[in-house]
Amino acid sequence: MKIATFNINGIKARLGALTDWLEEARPDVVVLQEIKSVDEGFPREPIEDLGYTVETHGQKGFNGVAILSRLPLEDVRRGLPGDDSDEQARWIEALVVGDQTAVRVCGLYLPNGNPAPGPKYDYKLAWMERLRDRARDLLAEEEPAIMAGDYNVIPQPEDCADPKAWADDALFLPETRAAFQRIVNLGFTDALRATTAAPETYTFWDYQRGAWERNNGIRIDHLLLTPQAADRLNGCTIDSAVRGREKPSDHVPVWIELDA
DNA sequence: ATGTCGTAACGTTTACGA
Repeated sequence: MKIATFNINGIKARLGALTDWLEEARPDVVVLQEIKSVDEGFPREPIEDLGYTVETHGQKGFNGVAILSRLPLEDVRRGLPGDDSDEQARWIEALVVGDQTAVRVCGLYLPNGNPAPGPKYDYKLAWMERLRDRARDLLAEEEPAIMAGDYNVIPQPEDCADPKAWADDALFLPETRAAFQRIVNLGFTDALRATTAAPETYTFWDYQRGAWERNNGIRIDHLLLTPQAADRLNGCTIDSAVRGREKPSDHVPVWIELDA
């Protein structure tokens, strides 16, 4: 089972880039972030025509997540539990029924948090606390599950080309990294780090200052696996070349292959 | 060089979020 995460930075501007990539990569499941669309405005048909079921959790203008799947979906849930007053669309999950086993796939768009300190950073840290609660519940199920998406967290200095430039940024502050590590430490496997020692494995390059051409990137799109999913992990790939195409997102797809 | 995008809106341009 091939499962991908892709922050597309606006579905209306990225539909062609997305369908091109779906046709060539043929992932079984994709979690999307920053669809920047309400559910009714999401262009379902061109994606359904490629064989995908489309489940969205959108809002006007910003944020928004989705799951695309060629395999049957059950138990689709929208919104991260823990705060009924939170109206930002940043979480969607579903049970994907594979040939060998079912896998719970969670797609997330963790708050950016800048500027820090401030209310946006407070919201980021509070959201990460709620994520930890959901993560703990997933582990308790003792089933294959993954939490994939744009975490807006640079876990370690080696996850960015220029650590000094990110020192005061909400994506790299010690408190951010500690909160991410606390989640991983519950018992999750970072799929990329578990399968490759390659340096300079970035997933995002800013549109500004020729970041892509200079490989001035950061690794912020992650797939975290429960032990039961990690036991089935066959590899993890960053489709970096997508960043060099026409009208690219500033993120690229990251995907794993599971025996499932 | 506060440098690029995508989206929304009292839209031919500005504000916001990233």
